[in-house]
Amino acid sequence: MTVPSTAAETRRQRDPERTRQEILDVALAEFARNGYSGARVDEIAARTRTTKRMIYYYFTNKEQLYVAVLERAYSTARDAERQLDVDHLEPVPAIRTLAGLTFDHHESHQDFISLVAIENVHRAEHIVRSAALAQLNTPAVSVIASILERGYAAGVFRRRAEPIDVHMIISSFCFFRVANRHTFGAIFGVDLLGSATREHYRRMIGDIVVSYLSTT
Amino acid sequence: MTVPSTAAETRRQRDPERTRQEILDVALAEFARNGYSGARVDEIAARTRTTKRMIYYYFTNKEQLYVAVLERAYSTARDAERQLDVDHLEPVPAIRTLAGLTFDHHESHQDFISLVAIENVHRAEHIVRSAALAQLNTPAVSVIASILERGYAAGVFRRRAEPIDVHMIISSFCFFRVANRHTFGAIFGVDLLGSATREHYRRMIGDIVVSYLSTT
Amino acid sequence: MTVPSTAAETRRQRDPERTRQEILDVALAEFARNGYSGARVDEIAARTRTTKRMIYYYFTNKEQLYVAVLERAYSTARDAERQLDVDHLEPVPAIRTLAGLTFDHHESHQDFISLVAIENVHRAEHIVRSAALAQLNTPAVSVIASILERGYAAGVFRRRAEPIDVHMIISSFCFFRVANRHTFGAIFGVDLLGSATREHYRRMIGDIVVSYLSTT
Amino acid sequence: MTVPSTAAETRRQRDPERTRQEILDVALAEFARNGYSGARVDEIAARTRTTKRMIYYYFTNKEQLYVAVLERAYSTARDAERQLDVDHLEPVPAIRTLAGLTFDHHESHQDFISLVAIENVHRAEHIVRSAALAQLNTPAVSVIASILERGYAAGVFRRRAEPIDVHMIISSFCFFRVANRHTFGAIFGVDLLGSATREHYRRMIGDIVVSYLSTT
DNA sequence: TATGAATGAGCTTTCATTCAT
DNA sequence: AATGAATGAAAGCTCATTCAT
Repeated sequence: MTVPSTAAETRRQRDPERTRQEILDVALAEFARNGYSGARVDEIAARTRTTKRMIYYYFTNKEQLYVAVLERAYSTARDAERQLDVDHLEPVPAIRTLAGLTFDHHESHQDFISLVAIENVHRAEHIVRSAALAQLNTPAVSVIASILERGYAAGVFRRRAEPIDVHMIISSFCFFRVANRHTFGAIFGVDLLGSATREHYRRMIGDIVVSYLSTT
Repeated sequence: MTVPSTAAETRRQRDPERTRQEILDVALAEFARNGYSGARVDEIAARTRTTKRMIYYYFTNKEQLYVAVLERAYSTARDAERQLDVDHLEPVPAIRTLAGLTFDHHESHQDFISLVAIENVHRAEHIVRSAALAQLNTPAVSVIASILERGYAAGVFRRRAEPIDVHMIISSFCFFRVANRHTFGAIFGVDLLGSATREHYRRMIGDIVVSYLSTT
Repeated sequence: MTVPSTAAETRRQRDPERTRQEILDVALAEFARNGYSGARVDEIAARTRTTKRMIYYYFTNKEQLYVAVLERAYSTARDAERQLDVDHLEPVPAIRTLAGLTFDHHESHQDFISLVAIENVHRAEHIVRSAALAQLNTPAVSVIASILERGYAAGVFRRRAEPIDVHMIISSFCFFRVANRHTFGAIFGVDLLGSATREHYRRMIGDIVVSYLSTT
Repeated sequence: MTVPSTAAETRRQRDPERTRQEILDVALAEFARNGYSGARVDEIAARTRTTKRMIYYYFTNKEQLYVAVLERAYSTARDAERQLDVDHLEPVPAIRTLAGLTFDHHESHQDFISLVAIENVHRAEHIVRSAALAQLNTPAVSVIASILERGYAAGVFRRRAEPIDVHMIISSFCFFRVANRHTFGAIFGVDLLGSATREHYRRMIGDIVVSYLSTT
């Protein structure tokens, strides 16, 4: 039960940052569901407590709104990667855990996955132009590098692999499951996101990575 | 004095099927590069020897044109899968060959990959509605099933796996490499489609599948 | 009494050129009365038998419509200058006639005068960019040159003057009378375009030029 | 450690009159360069040390700001005319001096000239409505009247002319040179404001008036 | 006296589509 | 089988102005 504690929460916004975030939330969903061109500024405004005019006030134009959405989404993903802590685990459980968390993150950020797919259709033009996204470091790869080192040292990993390639193996699987679930479902009649198969796929990506790194 | 040898070579088209195919070619590229909403009927017409009016004459509206593009693209992919013949190979080389050919096909049909990504953004609405696409059988999965059976019988494959899951492992990797190359390149500074790394990745997907199926 | 002879004349336009001209007519008046920014495409459309959409169909955008208006107006003025024929007159009556016709033309093309004033506010940006206007020759100056030559030869003109300067003397007077009539009228309480003073001013510009050229 | 010597030098304005004048300065330039509708309140604010809100605080709305600009500009011009003192000169040098000073004033107040052109596009609506501008006397005409009287009395002027007409001859020439320099330059390839021709034109307007008044 | 945030109304422009032949 | 002209609906965006403190 939500009770507006202040007048500002009722009608006129007096909390710019909150308004900004609300617009970004709605815009993320709208872009994710309709693509860049298909997204409607009017529709975004309608689902917000502010007006279309405010969107332009905060973000200047549709493209910059889209970029802001992209920047925040990537920033959130990077923050999640920063939380990764598998140093206390043995290499094999560590890489399994990492794969599992990546799996979970993809599942719980489907709009972001869609946005990345959309951005790729547009050849990552906006990422390239964004100063904020240009210098986006990716903690996950460092984590993988650390696990691999320990694994090679311990002799449990026998196939030499680049951290970024391992990252790609994990990402491609997790990404595909979410991003391509619709066409895959339509053609094969399976639901990649169904709760019945969730654990199956979650274990599978761990198995894939471990078997790949363990053999020669 | 130049005399057009055939009527088709003059300005006005007299070969309906050829015109249709030309429109579909251009439309595929346009949709792939701009998304469904971002694609412009005007632009498609401009890159064709016919006029915008003809597009409507043949395809009724933008959506049906898009569906026709989708149907032809999937149909082409299915035809390629039908050509697969690895029965003469041992299970391990067979699955490696299949993975390699899938890898090649993704690389050589990038616009199709983009189209699939776009169709997923739109929740595969068009595929679901298309009669032609509904009953699309997928030869590749049968081929995989056959290889797996032989592999299990021969004892070279030890992990029980569903053919469709193996298909997904291969597809996700090959799809990701093509579809996500832009964002991946922008963030990690690598070119997933570079000729220098092509063989590296091609072998990798074979290794991934073989190691996955061979271990327990 | 105008009777539409064909259906095309009633509702839907089927005479592109006529539609174009009608739009240009209305646009000239609208731009002249409100300036470039003040002019409203909606307003122009409302005063036309076509729709706003047609304006964009024919002229792409507001600026190009403005340029088209400018080009046609200048073209009309140049055509009028081409009609000038004072070769059969003695130098003094010839220059008087030329001044008089210039006077008349300014008076009968007030919207054009306003447009030129507006274009000057915008530093003639559009004229400079227009290919059509760039190569606009000005027959009037040649006519003046011819009159001056004959006048000097005959000894009736004694002050050496450049044709273009004489053109400027005449133009500035005629232009000012039309263009500045409002502020001049508001401040001095006189109507520069009043019929009572028309002949007075028309003779005056002749007197000015003749006295200037005749003395030393 | 820098200590602001006066409050006015700090960021926040504490000198209302100075702020007003600064806004008017910037607004004059903005209106002159873009026309009434083309001028942007945002742009004016941006070029000022105050904010947009202050413009409304001082001038209520865009139109009244424009009128204030107009009133100040005309007031300045009238003050300049008040400084005119040619009583000590003979009629011919007197009228030449007057013409020269008018010429100079136009040249040095180009934004004002532009503003007058703009006001004419709008049919002098604002001047007509302005109480301050309604009762604007024009010292220049009185000065001309005085010169003419002396000239007729001395017999050096032989053509009877109204002071206001002489004023118009001078003004039209000087105004045109400044106001129409862009279109004139674009079409004839000459720079009416070039330093090389300045004296040429300055002498010319004197010659024009003197020859006009001296002959019959 | 001063101001950052907010906004209604309306502007230019776009786009898929249809008309009429 | 083919087409140039025309268009309704709606999209993105702008601008002068006001709110609330």
